[in-house]
Amino acid sequence: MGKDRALTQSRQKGRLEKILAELERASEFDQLQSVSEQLRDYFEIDHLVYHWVSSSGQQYGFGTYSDDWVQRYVEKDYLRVDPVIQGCYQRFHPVDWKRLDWTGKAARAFQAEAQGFGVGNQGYSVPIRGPNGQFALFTVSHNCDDATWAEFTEKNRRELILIAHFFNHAALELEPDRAPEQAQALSPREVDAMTFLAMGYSRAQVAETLSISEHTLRVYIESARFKLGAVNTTHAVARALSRGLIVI
Amino acid sequence: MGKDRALTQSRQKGRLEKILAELERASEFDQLQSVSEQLRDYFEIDHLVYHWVSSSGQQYGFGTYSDDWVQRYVEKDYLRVDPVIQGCYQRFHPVDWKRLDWTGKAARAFQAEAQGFGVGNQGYSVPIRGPNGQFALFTVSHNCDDATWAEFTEKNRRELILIAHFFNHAALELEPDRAPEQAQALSPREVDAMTFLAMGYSRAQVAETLSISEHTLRVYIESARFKLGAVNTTHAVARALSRGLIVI
DNA sequence: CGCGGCCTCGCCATTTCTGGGGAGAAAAGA
DNA sequence: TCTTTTCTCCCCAGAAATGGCGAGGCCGCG
Repeated sequence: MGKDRALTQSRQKGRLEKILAELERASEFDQLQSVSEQLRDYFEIDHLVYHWVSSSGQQYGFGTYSDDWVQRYVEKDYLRVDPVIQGCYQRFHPVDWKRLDWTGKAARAFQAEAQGFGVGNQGYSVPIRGPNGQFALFTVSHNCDDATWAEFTEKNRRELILIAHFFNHAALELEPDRAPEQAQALSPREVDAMTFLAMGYSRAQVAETLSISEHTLRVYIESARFKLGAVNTTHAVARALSRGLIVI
Repeated sequence: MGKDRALTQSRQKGRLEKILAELERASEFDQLQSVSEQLRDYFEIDHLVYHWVSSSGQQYGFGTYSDDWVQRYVEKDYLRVDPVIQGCYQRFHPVDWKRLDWTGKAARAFQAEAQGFGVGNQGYSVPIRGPNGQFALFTVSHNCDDATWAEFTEKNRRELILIAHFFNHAALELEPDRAPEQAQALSPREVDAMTFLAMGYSRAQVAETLSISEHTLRVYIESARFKLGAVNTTHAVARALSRGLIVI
């Protein structure tokens, strides 16, 4: 490796270090926005976005997408169409957009419109999950051919994972009102009840499975519903699931 | 900074690089075990453990804890007592053991017993969550005073986060992947129906919201139920949620 | 052009869930 | 020790969901 190149690399590393340090100190939206732009420039890519979906479905984020696109995305509720969301929601690990399912009419229409707003044809997204069903996605996207993109992601994978986490940390600082929504834990019996209900058991079946009377079971369901702020059983099960209190 | 120290640092970095590369290639338990030990030596700490809890409650892991301790932990179902698990389960971010709640009889007894098995008084754990309630914890632990530990975690935070992710990646390779039964897509109306039901709306409310008759709504619910292989509405909503077909 | 999928609407009877009460025992924590 | 939480059981009536029957129009695909 030539001396110059090594020097450049070292200088580059230093630049990234500086941005990361700023990211770690960041506590306001504008700072995160600025860091996003610096990182975009550093990586020499088209876009870089952090997108957060709370357990209640609210979403927000920051990054380099145009305001038009963000607004349209929220307006049109593209959360429910976006293959990146759909795909990453079921995945553990960072994923290249190429590996997602872009067949399907809605997906292709979405893709076309996204590219109209300057979103790249290539992308790489890092999913992060929270304890109560929160879901965040850190995405870099770019317009280039497959080989170039593969090289980029291979080279910067580690940095991207780290940045995703730092963004996530910063985003949580932004959001102060998590506490009230902090999941009140369910009692073991309540967890049992919710779990079997989520598995499709009727109340009678759950009661029999747990060897308790159906009346008793009802008390659990009701108290779980109360704790979860749910208006009916289905709602309670949905909340318990998306807050990670039960697993099926 | 002296030249020698810089050299040492660089050499150290190279050593870590080598271990990480091995970790990234690892695909078998023994390799991961070996990497754990190398990392322990590299960081000069007492223990380093990766611990995985699957959605069905099964747990496994690898690391440098003694077999005796691991066996005891599993036997005694310490998962339900361990403040590290309890604490990290509700947290987004890596956490220092000092910040956990060690009051409580069971917790203190657990702590005492753990230290008897050589687990350090200091620890730092990185939680990682999966799409279906999986929960993994990467932990480093050591015996030292607070200041030394604070310095260590501050210095190696980034590396630890990365290692946690690489371990996680490798652990997933280990796991005989349960075939993620191809989620059959729901029609848009079915998605609407499931979504509102998951939000706690009654049938009548959903029908009104979607401006369709309640009977039509029933057809959607039934076809969604059929597609999802669910026996009732709650079951269908639960499946739609955990397959990521709907988001609330 | 037929086939399948999607969207829309109706009636019946039966089962299941929900909301409002009340009450005692056991276990865990402060 | 005392308090709180958890677990267990019981009543009733009204609301909601389910299962099974049928019907027509619209769209895209091969």
